[in-house]
Amino acid sequence: MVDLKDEAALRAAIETFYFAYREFTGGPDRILAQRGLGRVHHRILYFVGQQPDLSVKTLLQVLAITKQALHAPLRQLIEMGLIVSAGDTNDGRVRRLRLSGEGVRLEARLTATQMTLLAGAFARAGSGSGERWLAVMKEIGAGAVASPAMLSAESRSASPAAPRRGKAPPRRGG
Amino acid sequence: MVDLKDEAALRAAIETFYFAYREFTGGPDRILAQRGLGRVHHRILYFVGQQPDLSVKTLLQVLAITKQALHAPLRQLIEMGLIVSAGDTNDGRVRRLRLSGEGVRLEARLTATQMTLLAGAFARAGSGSGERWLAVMKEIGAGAVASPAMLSAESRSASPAAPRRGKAPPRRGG
DNA sequence: TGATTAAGTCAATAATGCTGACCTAAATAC
DNA sequence: GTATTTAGGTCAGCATTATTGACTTAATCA
Repeated sequence: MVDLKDEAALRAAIETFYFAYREFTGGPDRILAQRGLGRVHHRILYFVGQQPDLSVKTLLQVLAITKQALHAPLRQLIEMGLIVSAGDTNDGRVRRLRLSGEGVRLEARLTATQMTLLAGAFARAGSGSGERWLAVMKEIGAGAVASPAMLSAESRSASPAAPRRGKAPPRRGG
Repeated sequence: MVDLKDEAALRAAIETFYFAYREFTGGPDRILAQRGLGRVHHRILYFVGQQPDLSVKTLLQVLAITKQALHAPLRQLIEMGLIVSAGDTNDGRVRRLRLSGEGVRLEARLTATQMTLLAGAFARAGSGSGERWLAVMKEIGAGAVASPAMLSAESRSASPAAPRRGKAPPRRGG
């Protein structure tokens, strides 16, 4: 039933996960560093690109950081003209975030390096590996505070936010 | 030939990778936080556990951080009695790192949460997913500076270190 | 002997993210 | 129509993680 159940194989999986994630983030990191930006900026660009008219609140929930932590990098992106912030037409309190033309270009460039890496790995690992890999990854990430699905729901109505399970543990950088 | 080649699917993969990694590190992070330790401590404990008698230099290569960055957390682990540092019998300059009994116990506890998470995901994603997932992850991480394989080579002889490809880009926290 | 290597250390700097305390403006509840 | 809540923004202070640079010690090696 359970494959890879022995400890050695699971340890190999843990190790590989660590190295793979490091490679995965390396490409965008290098491009961003040239502009003095970091990984948070990439995450903001990515999610705003995926879900235009995202509100600040939802972005905070997706990234699972505090608004103080989001504030500086987001403002930086707005000041650099990569993200446009506009008031919601229905609710004046809400700000809707979108990528500017230049923001779209940068985001595409960043994400392209990751897509290339993943597509290459899927190709080399053989037919059907992409689907299998994705299925496993979705299972692993199933417990995430904010899922992309929840994200899509928000863009048209202020959904009643999923019940928070207890107090979120403090999350340090790393 | 290439599965998941369309952009939308690859974007889904990117997103899932991010959320999955967050979940993956969450378990150990919570346990470590109780002792005032962080993710670096976990990585040190993990690799020293995997490869007893690891030298400081090799550990630095595997973690891809500077010795100044390693210094504080490593010393902390030694002072807490979780890691034992002993001089190499052949080369007096080299320090060999090992987990203490308590170190083994903590490391096992940390890694157990990740093994449980992975084993569960593999099981739910169906037979054979673990192998497929691992194959893809190895492809993604293939470019990593230090592979576990290189690691194993070091414990018996100072291997002539793989040729470094260019200058490593500065890596910021995140 | 002199150069290199492994390890350890100090100092300064930067990025990231946290808590806590405020503030404004807009929407909603009573 | 006032009171509360919500969304967003901001300041201050702090902790963690990691960087570069400079320097020391001890041991190995040419």
